[in-house]
Amino acid sequence: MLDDRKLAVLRAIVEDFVSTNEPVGSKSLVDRHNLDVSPATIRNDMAVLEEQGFIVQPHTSAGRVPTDQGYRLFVDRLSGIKPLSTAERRAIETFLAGAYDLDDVVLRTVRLLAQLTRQVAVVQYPSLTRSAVRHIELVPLADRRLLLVLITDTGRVEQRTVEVPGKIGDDAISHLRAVLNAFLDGRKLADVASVVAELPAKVTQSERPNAAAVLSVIVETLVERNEERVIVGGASNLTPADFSRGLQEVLEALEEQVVLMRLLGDSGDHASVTVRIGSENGQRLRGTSLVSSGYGAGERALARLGVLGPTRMDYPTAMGAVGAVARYVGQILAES
Amino acid sequence: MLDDRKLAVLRAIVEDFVSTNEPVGSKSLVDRHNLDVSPATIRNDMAVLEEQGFIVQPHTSAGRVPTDQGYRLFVDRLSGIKPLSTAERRAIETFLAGAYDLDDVVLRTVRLLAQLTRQVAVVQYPSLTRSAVRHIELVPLADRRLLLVLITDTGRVEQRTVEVPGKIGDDAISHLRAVLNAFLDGRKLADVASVVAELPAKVTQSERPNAAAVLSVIVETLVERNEERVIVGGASNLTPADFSRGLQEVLEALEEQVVLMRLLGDSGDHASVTVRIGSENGQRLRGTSLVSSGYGAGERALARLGVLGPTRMDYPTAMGAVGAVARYVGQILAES
DNA sequence: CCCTGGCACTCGCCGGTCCTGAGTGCCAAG
DNA sequence: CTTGGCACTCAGGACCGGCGAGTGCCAGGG
Repeated sequence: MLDDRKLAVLRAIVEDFVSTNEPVGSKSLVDRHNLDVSPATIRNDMAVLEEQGFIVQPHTSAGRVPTDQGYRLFVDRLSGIKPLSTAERRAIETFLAGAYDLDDVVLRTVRLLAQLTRQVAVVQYPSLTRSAVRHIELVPLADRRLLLVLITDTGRVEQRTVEVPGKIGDDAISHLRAVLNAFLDGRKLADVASVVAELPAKVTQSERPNAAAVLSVIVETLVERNEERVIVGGASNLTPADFSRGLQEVLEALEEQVVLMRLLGDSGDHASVTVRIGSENGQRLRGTSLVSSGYGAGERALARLGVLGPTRMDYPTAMGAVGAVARYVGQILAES
Repeated sequence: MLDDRKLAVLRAIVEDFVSTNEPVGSKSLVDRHNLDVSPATIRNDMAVLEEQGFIVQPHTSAGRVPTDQGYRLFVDRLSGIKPLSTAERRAIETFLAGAYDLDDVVLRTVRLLAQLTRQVAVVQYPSLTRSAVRHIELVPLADRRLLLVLITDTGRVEQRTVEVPGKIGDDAISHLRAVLNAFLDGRKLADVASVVAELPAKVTQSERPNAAAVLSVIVETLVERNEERVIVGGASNLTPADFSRGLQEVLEALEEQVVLMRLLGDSGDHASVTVRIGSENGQRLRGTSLVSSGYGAGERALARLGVLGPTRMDYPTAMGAVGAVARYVGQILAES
């Protein structure tokens, strides 16, 4: 149904449209690519491709433009991943190597991706639920208020204030800290909720309420609310020309953590590079595509990162960049 | 030189232009405001105002538009601060009251401001240099790497990894933590650099290098690099119509911390509401105005917050919102 | 059966022209 | 100093026509 030449035509259309942002016609196609057939033949092929829903013409007597379905086929079967130049690789390496903590890694990563791809970059912090507790710290703020600082093995540092039911002195805090650390150290955060029942056995009668208060804060605000942070960068790479309904809509979506989380979540949790195109991203972000990849050592990814751009995007390059950056970030995190 | 009526005319022009975004002519002015004179008179006044540089006409035979200088006069002498409705006040109060730590306060504040003014909101974290150390925590990461967590009296929690020169065990860490806390507790971060010389007397010979390493990280990365964070929200409120040279430029500026810091820094550090208009913000952000205010208990502000929008902005309302939010945020921080 | 050249057709874009109307500056009179 | 009158300017919208890129269809040829 779709022979090799038709696929080649589709590929050529995508490539040309991506680089020129103008509907591409049969004549210019034969000129630019060395398809050894006449424009008329191409026109016939185009008619078929259009009938199948891979391309459309914005108006009669205009060239063709790929549909989401066309891009999908292009990404899945027609294009490879374009490897980065060695200069780019080196740039990634040196840029990320200088990072001195997790926040910094994430920040640098988002900038790097934005600059590398000239698109909007999106980076998720390592998932809390897939991390383990490295240390818990309690700092007194007032008679009955503590600051809880939770440090995970992935380097995340999260803070919350805790209201404890009873007044609590310095010694009691130290003891509570020791007990909680012994209890939680090395434990996956995902498991905390289910083991909370084991706690009473480990603490004295009097400190039970306070310990419970701290644990419940951990469970409620950190685990259940599934505190996954996403940061965004390179919004200035959005060009109005690419979004018929204006940047507004996209900017709005980018400011809503929920939308971003869903977007990244829906890309699955495998470590490989994944592409979601146009309407696959939901009503709101139908004009955009997301190229993302899991990152983090091990088989199951810690979180995702990627770039968001118009569907008219240079997929091979974006995929190359996202893949490479994800690998390096995983490496950096494994080292620290 | 500028009698009362001319000022009234300027005020009317600003108000009309802000609400319609169209050059305002003499006729529509007399209609909408009850100036008891004829259009011809207004025209004469306008000619004077134009000569003085307060208004311009985009082209001959068009109405007048305020210049930056015109807005300046308007803000300084012609408009008051519009107080918020009681509903809005209550909304602020309830929205901010739910916050449970500093990050959350800042996040809520930026969203609140953006929503209240329909502009881009900008909130600085409380200045580190003006904060005092509440607690220091050291967590072992590896043989010679520690995670340093610094908690200030304003609720900021900052983290950095520290490479120490010598291997360091758990006991040594505990001791070092105690010594450092005793040494730094309650001290202003701004003073840390100058008292660093006093440290050697307080620690044993052997832990001197490690203590010095930790202190130097505090000084270098936290104080000298003047780690003032700014967060931005409501970028989707930017409307392309207001920026002739496109949103791009503004979005870029908003992504560069440096630019934002300078912008807020240049607004001084008094607690009152300040307005910077158009070209006063430098080449890059000449199309925009910033309405900002210091916040934080006490005479000298802890940091600033504000809104950024097109020069064609509803100043009285923006000033009202910024002022009120700054007051509430100060209150919230004082309580915690 | 597929490719090809030819041909008539479509229609968005570009540039020019004209017109309208809002707004102005100037002036002379009150 | 204010006012009505008046001539003038000019941006923007409507209209028009030609150009050209691109198409679909068809008949002929490998």
